[in-house]
Amino acid sequence: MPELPEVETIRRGVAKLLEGQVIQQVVVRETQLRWQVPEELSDILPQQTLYQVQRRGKYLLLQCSLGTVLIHLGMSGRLQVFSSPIPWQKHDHVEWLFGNHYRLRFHDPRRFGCVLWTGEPIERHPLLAHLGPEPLEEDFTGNYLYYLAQKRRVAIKSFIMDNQVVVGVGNIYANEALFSACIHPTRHAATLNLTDYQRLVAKIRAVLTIAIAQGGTTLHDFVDSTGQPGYFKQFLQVYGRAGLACVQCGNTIQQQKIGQRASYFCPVCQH
DNA sequence: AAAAGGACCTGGTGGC
DNA sequence: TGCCACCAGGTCCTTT
Repeated sequence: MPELPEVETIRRGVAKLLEGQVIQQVVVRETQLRWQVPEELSDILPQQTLYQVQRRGKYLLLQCSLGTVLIHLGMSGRLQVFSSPIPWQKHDHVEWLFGNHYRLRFHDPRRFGCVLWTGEPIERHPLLAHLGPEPLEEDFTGNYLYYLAQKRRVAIKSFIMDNQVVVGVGNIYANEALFSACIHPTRHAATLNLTDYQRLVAKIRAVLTIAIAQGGTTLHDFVDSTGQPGYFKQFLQVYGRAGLACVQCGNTIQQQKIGQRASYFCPVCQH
C-alpha cells in the first residue's frame, strides 16, 4: 500500500497528535507479522515518552525514551489514531494507549508489515543500515544515480525501486516519475546519460513532493492516521491507465510486467 | 556481483 | 451463487 508519500502523511499525523505523550499501555494481539513482534514490547514501552516520530524510507520510527519502535506497513498496513476506545476489528494487531487517552492502532490484513523494537542507535539496525539516500534530501542527485548505474543492466524502473539505490519510490511513483521524465521503464540503467539522470531525479522529487502535498494516493483503501484518504490519484498520468489515451500525445498507454510488477508507459513519449 | 524468481499473506474482482 | 485464477501500494531470501 504505502510508498513514501503515504508513510510521510501518516508520520505527520501521528507526530502531531502523539509526540511528547507518555505510553501507558501496549496491547499485542498478533505477533506473527513479517517478523515476530517482540514479546517484551508491552513490558518495556509503558512509562516511556514518545518524543519524536521519524521516517526513514518507508519505515516509521517511534523514538522513545529508551529506544525506537520500528514500523513498516508492508502492502496493506494502516496506522490510525483514535481519540476514544473503539471495538477491535479483524486484523488489528497492535495498539498503543497514550497519556492523553489517544490510541494508536496498527492494522494489516496481509501481515507483510512489521513492528519491531531496538535499544541500539537506529542507523545500525540491519533493516536500515543498507538503505540508499532519501529522495528528497540533497545527496540524491543525478550524479549519484549516474555513477551508481554504471554496468547495471537492470531495468531503470527496477533500479529506482531498489531501496539500496534510493528509498521510498514504489510502484506507483516509479511509473509516474519515468513517464514525467520521458524515460522508457525497461531501459537498462547503464544506458541513461547524466542528463537523463538529472531529469529523472528532478521528476522523482517533484512527483513525491506533490503526492505528499495531496496526502498520498488512495487507490482502494489507503487512509492517513485520521482515517482520511489521499488525493494524488487524480494526478496519476500512467499508473493503472493501460489501454487509455496518453495525456500528452493520445497514443495508447501500454502495460507490461517489469521485475514482476505491473508497469505502465507511453511507447511514444517514453524512450 | 548482479539479476531473476519465489516467498510471505489476505481480500477483492472477474470469468465461467 | 460458487469456485477458481489472478491481482494488489513491499521487500527479503534463495537460486541462477
